[in-house]
Amino acid sequence: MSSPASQRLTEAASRLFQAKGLSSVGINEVVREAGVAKMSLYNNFPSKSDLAKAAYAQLSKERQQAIEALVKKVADPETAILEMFDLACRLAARPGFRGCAFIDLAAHSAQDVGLRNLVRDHKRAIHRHFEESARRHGAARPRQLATQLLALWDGALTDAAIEGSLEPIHAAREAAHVLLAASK
Amino acid sequence: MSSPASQRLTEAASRLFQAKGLSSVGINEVVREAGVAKMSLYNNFPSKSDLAKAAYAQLSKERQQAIEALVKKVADPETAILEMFDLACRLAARPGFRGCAFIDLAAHSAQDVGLRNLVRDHKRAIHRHFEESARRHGAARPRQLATQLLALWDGALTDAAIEGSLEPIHAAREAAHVLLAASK
DNA sequence: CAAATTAGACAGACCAGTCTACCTAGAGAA
DNA sequence: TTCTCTAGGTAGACTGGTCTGTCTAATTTG
Repeated sequence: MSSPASQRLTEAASRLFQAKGLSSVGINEVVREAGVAKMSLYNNFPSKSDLAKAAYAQLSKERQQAIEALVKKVADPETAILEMFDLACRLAARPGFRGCAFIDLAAHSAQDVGLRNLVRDHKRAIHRHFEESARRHGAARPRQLATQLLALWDGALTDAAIEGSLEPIHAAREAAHVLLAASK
Repeated sequence: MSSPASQRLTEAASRLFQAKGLSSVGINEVVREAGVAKMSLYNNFPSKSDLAKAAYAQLSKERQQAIEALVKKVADPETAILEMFDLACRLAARPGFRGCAFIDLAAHSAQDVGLRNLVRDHKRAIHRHFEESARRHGAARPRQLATQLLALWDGALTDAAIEGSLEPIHAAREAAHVLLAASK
């Protein structure tokens, strides 16, 4: 009960939306999980969509920080890229994993431009990290390589969720290795 | 008005579910679009979920037939695989494209085992086509190559929808070419 | 006291699915 | 041809439930 209501709400919303998908989680469930009155939600956010925006923006920030920490930790850009797939593996191994939260959000926000833009911006941020590492790696076409790595990343997370297996991510990591080797 | 009610219903459902997502389309909208009474739906299908199952099963069959036609048309397995990405390009260029319909379905059917299995089986069918071509190509590890190609395919379709661009698919096609060359 | 937060009732919209009462097309009999 | 029966299609009201968002009145907190 110590943290302010808005923070407890975004945290609960983030947890529930990731676990079940935006449109399967009602306002009442969020406020119950947050241990907060419904009016505290509407005093802090104009609508459910704005709460979702805050929750997913926070999640995007956390994911980017995890990637940045990883990229800074290792000197070799190829290793950094391969470790991003290890990070994906760790995400997919979590209980209740349902695929990339932002792809899931995209599927549930067909008519909400703000949320769709948030998904797009998140994917562009990941793309930017791939591109930076690709450039440091000395790839001839770092932009295209980043686009390919992002497709591998998104597809691997999706297929891992569909199959309930980490194999797609392991295979994608290996594919990234091949693409990096061929990129100079 | 000539075709039987069940066919008109699955066709309308397929169209609407693809365009808006399963959970954004109500029964009333489907029967209106099909030009059929609501009771004709429930005389043919026990529930909305069963209608969705029929609609997506039909869609899966059509997609697989398109792939089979393409694979039979060209002799070279590498060309067949690359043309599958051209097929993805054609899908993504259609107006109102929102990403792979089956990935979208997966996001909207978290608690429906039947629909989730349908998604899984569809992806396995695509995987099987990739694996067959990979084997004919002489890949050392055709199963892993197929898993990688499927991740590229799914990620490229997803990213194309998010960005509203065909570039992810073109890049994925190029990546497939590199992976095929490195696979022997 | 004043401002914020609480629990929970409530409104209005939408949803899946049921029910009823009417209608229509076509087969069979004469 | 005409009549009748039947099987299934029709429109749309209706039920019971869920949803987002609002309102109120009581309570807490500074």
